[in-house]
Amino acid sequence: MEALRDRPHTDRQRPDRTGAATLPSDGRAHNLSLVRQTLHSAGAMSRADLSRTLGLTRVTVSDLVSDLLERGHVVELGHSDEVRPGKPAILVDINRRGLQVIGMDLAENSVLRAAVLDLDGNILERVERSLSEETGPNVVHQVLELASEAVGRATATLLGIGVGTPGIVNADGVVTTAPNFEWKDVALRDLLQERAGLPTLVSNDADAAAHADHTFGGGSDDMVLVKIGRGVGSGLIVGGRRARGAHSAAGEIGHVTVGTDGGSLCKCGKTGCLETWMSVPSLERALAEAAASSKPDAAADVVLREAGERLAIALAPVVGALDLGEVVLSGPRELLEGPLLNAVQQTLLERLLHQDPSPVSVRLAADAQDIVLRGAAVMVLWNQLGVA
Amino acid sequence: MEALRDRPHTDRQRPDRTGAATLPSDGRAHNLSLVRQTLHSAGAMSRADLSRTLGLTRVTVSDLVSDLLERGHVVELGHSDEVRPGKPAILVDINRRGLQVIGMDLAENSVLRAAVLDLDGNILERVERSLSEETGPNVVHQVLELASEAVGRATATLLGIGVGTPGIVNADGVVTTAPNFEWKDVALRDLLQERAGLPTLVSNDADAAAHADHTFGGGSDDMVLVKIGRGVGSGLIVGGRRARGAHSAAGEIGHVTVGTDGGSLCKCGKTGCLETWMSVPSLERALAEAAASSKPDAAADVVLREAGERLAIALAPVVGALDLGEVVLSGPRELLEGPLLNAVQQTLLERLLHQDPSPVSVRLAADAQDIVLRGAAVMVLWNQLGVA
DNA sequence: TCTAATTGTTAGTAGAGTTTACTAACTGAC
DNA sequence: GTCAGTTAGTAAACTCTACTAACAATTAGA
Repeated sequence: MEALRDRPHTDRQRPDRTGAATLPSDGRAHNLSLVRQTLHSAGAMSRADLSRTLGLTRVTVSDLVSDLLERGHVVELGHSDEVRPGKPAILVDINRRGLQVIGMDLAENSVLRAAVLDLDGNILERVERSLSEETGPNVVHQVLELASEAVGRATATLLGIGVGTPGIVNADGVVTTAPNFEWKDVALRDLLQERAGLPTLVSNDADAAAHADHTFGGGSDDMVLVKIGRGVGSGLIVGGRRARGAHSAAGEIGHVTVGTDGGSLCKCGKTGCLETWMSVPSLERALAEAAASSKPDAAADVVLREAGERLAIALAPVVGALDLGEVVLSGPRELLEGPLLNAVQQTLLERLLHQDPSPVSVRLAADAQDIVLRGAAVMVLWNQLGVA
Repeated sequence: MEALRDRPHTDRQRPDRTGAATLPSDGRAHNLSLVRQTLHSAGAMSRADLSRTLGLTRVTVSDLVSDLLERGHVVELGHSDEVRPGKPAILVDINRRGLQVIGMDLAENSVLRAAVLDLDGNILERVERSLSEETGPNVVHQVLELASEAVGRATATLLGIGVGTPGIVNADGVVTTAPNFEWKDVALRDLLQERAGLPTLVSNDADAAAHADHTFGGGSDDMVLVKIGRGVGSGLIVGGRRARGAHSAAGEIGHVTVGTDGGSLCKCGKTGCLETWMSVPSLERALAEAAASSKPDAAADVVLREAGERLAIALAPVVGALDLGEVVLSGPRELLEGPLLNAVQQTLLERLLHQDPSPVSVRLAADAQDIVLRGAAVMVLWNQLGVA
């Protein structure tokens, strides 16, 4: 009988924890995120304010806050100068100066970009690396080098690295296919994570842009962001969450056939793909032709209007089926603003059930230049802090 | 000092609980749901099996199960007859015979239908009420009467009532608009809840159908179900959750313009709406014309093929943008099966980026007759038991 | 100066899940 | 038949989380 005590014959439970059951500590983690979220979006406030906002007791909030103080996620800012009876409140805020994030944008033409950002999405430092026809592992090498360089520029604790890349990215941060770079199943997230020793998140560039606009822009919980560059991609937010799709390919609308009346031949082999109308190279080619015509201005207008119409034709079923509240375009302002945007708006309304007020608003994304960098940063904030 | 004790001067915390913070009891509720879900989908098993599946300890699972036994949600089925060393297991299963649900389908033509269902979605009892041109409050009255009748037919504890209704339904179970019944802001959920004294859930009929197919059918987490009846509606599952939309109108695709080549005039005032091609009345009208032509069979084939093509044209951008894995059609089998379904499949592939294997499968929903009833029941199961 | 109001903390408690250690009950080998 | 090994289920004690109760600190206003 005594021998039993010597063996570690405990029944070897919980080998994996795959069941996704909720432990008390999961609830705690959620509540910690709520505190960070509240401070991030509403700004500095006292523990008592947090208590009222979250519906937790002051005691619990105090405990959560002291936990976050220890981790460096929040800081005390001294007494509030509000004039009120009672003990003066101590303001608490998320540690805006002491935490930073790396964002990377691999979707630009012939340049890889990275930046150090603060928690509000402001860009503090930029680093770049120009690409000249490199492909495959060479680009991966450049990305890793660039990431290291960006990490070196940080002036505060780094929460992690976010990346927006062209191509299809699965939930594990593996770039399944990226034709531009000739990538196939590149485990970008794991490579970066190992190199930099920081939590890393990788998404498609348009998805990152959608995150950015959802957070810093209008913020409808049902929206699509269409990113017009070398190709055409999009990121969808459905019910406040990013749509990923059955094969991680949600948002890939560049090669959807538009309309029922033919169109140009696409490099993918079909005719009438959205990209043949909407991509920046396609638009610039058409505009060049227009400039050579007898009425250059009018011809250019027609080109832009038609592109906008085509986009709206492709988007209308999506907007209608998902009841999206916002359509956001991101790309070169000089191409998108004006005739093109107006055509999108008008055609969209023509093709949807008329309503008053209009169920969907169409606009350009602010700050198209840096939207992927900021979106990549947002992904890290969400993941590491649970901050919206 | 003593006076203080008389007043309830405790600091009046938690007035609302709107903050959505997570309490330990929320975690408990979640784990109870997980047990029910697991038993419902995987069938009877022992506490030890549950422990391994969920990743909770046997002790905790025992506690959860005894709680559910008390509530009548699960039952013990006696010893397992598996031949294994060790103490024989006691099988536990969700209380399939002791719990029932009411499902209602208000979207049929000129008849209101209700049924008593068991937890597996089997229909045990049916009740109906025919409608003859009634509208507005009269229909509401009929619905309430029918619900009471159905409740009376139940032979076990009722978990609640689920309703699939035509029209747009918001998150509070208010039917914002339902043209067929001339309803406007009818608080159907609250009315039923009060009348029957049971938890009630109301959704659009196509959304209910999507729930049914998602649960009992193929079960892709990214799918669309298109319901073809008097009109055309759809229900979307994106990332495993139902898309609701910015104005609770997700899935309303009947009046999206299809293609770029005109079409018939729709009663909504536009031309080329999907409904003018796809609804059952439209199809039957076109088939009648075809029957009168010189080559009736060939003409009918053309009608069905063209309808399928139009649906695919509208769906292609949605399937592409959301990367849906399944497209499911629900409606009269004699119309949808064959040429129409084939045309949908073919056109969809033509208009999407070619891939191997095909990224999207197209099929008919099983049991179109009762799909709304079953979907309505599923909604209750989800809500009351947390069962998938 | 006294009262009321407000913030934040300490002390103690209830609930949820865990670890540890047990009993019950069975298979299979000797 | 007996015993080792295995599996199921339970009881007790511990940890973690959030709660209630009570209090000290601090200020505005009568």
